[in-house]
Amino acid sequence: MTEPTRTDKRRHIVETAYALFKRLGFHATGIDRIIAEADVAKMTMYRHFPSKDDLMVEVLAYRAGRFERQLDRLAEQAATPEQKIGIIFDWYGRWFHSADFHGCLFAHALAEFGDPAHPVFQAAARQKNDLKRRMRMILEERMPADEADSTSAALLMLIEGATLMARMGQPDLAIRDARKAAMAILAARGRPQ
Amino acid sequence: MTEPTRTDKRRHIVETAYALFKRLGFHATGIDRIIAEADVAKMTMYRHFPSKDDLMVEVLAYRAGRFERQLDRLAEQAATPEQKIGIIFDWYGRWFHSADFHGCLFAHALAEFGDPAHPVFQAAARQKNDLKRRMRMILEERMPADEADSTSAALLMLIEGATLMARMGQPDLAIRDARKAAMAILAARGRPQ
DNA sequence: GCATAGATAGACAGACCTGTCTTACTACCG
DNA sequence: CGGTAGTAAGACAGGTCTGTCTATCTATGC
Repeated sequence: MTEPTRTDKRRHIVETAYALFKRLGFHATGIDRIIAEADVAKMTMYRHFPSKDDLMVEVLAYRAGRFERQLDRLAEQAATPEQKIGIIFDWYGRWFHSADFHGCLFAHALAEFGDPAHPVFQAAARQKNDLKRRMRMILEERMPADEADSTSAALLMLIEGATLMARMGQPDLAIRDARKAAMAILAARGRPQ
Repeated sequence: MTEPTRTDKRRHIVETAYALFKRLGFHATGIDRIIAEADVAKMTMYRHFPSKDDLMVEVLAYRAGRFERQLDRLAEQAATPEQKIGIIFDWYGRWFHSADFHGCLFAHALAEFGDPAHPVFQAAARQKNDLKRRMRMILEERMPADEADSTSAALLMLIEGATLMARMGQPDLAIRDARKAAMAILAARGRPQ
């Protein structure tokens, strides 16, 4: 039996919406398009998600969870803080070159929903803060807390900026220059290696 | 006579649209809202701009021109490359703290218009490339061309990332950490001062 | 067998979108 | 004074948006 179960539907809707939001943007993707592409009735969607806002928040949470899990798994293979940071940049490098790279969904969400009180804004900001926290905790093995904080902020900026440049058509240069700058910053602080 | 002349109307529409796009986003701002806020007839708007796309492109060009002129003027007061780069970061620091800071309009345009062939995407990408070129030419006074290129890319990334962080509510930390990182990168390359 | 819960297809409301068109008004120039 | 070009105000078309509702079908548990 390959019939989808009930809870599968919910996930299927999320994944379909994710693909569309990524490609077309949030405002530009209508509910009708989502249910058509997911091959699902409108009421089914509205049963699982009371509003489009709820769906968007869940899509962002779904995507953030997958990202976190991937980094968790990759982190096991690294020993030193430098390696752990390097692995994150590796992930971004591969992502930039993936077939359906369309930029950072969270950055796009922040761009489309300017109100900091909006749930979509908050869901997107959460992912950025989580990534920064992840890097800060890695760096705290090597440097005092305040330096780890400002260094992780700098690394996050490089990553965000690199994603934008990759978006503009230079994925190779973007990841190379970002990594180079990151290493220079780390060298200037924690005295790596 | 304080009556607006004909060409003033065009500029007034652009400035009104700019304020709305900045606050609400491109898709979320309707033509009706623009003409109401600008207190202008619909046909007047469509006479000056054949379509909303044209208006958006002009708004981006207007904003980019103002930005470039401000930097040109500020650049006169600086002597060394480090000072010139510092002045750019100063500008961003002030911008982050300005009353109606709503993030980077060009980054938002790139986010909302994913198609690289779309005129709005291209107008936005142009501004990013122009800023990078400006910094690269500054850096070429101090380092070989290839290093100036990758360094300017890194500085642009820091600026973009800092703008995002400022957007998320930490303008002080954003500009401070970005500047700190920029100085570390410059110190690692061109041997400043 | 039968009740219940979920899914389907699609009509529908009410609002909003871009862009066109009409009619009347105003200001300037010769 | 007369002609012209720009503007105002708003109706309008045709489409899209989110969200609600109904009526029918299907599958599962008891």
